[in-house]
Amino acid sequence: MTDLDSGVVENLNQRLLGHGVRPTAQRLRIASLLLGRPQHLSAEQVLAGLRNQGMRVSKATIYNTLNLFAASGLIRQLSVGNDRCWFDSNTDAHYHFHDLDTGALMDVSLRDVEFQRLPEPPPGMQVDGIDLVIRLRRKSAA
Amino acid sequence: MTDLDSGVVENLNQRLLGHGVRPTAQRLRIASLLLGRPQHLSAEQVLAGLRNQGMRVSKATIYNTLNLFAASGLIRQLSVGNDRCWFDSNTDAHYHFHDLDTGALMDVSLRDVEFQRLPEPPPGMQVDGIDLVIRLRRKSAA
DNA sequence: TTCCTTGCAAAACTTTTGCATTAAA
DNA sequence: TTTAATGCAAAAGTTTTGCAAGGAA
Repeated sequence: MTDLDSGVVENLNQRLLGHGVRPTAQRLRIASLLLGRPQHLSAEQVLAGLRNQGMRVSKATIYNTLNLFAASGLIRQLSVGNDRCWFDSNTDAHYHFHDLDTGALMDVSLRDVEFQRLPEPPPGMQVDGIDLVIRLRRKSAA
Repeated sequence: MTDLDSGVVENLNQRLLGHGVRPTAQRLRIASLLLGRPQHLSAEQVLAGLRNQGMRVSKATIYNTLNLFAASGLIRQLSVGNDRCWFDSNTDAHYHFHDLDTGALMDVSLRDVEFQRLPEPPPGMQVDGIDLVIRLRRKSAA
């Protein structure tokens, strides 16, 4: 099993601590796999990724960790499509393209979307966030 | 088991046929339960609803039928939240409020939302539809 | 008859849980 | 030493599938 770069580890360490998450070996590995760049991974993909690195890790730990990361704001949990859910390493407010042909998710920047009108929330409720998914299909032959 | 109103049945019959769906007894029951008004039901709720009516129906038929209805455009399948999926009897284009405290879904009319800017789809792709979910929470004490 | 639909049970798949073991503070 | 995290297997929840039986055309 390859070691993680010590600079990277130190960086991730701070990031986890900053979110109140104790940095253990497994958590750092998961963080290093997921947090390196903006991406959308399923729990299964994270598990496979770590095992490919030669890491010994259980499914329970993957779910524990991903749920913990999501609860502490290190990642975001998405439900797009009706099967599994996705863990998004981009925690900035943003939206998504959903390619229905491949299932792929792509980020849409906040500044590419502007609302002219939004509904008033029902009395006693406030808006917690907005999920916007733009479904895409291959263009039919011209 | 109570009979369905014959006017209602005739109405549903036409509706199913219009979408290329052969109207069988189970399908008409499911349609009568779901299509009567705008609502969001899970497969389990539909099953329970039919059995409450004294109907003998299997889980497989519920899923077969709901998937068939969705594929033929009689209903819409939603994935909001990370657990089960919802079947929406409102097939007009519309959006949703999602009450995070109760899990409830509420329709948001198309005319309550207006976009000033939307991103260009990637080359070769076209927009198939837009899912907008406005997450709601109880207002914190003023 | 022929094709489609249904019921039942079992399978598949994703996520959670219980519990003994291990690692961290 | 005390608490928290991990691994494993099993359980739980949702959805699909295989197949025999039943129903419609």
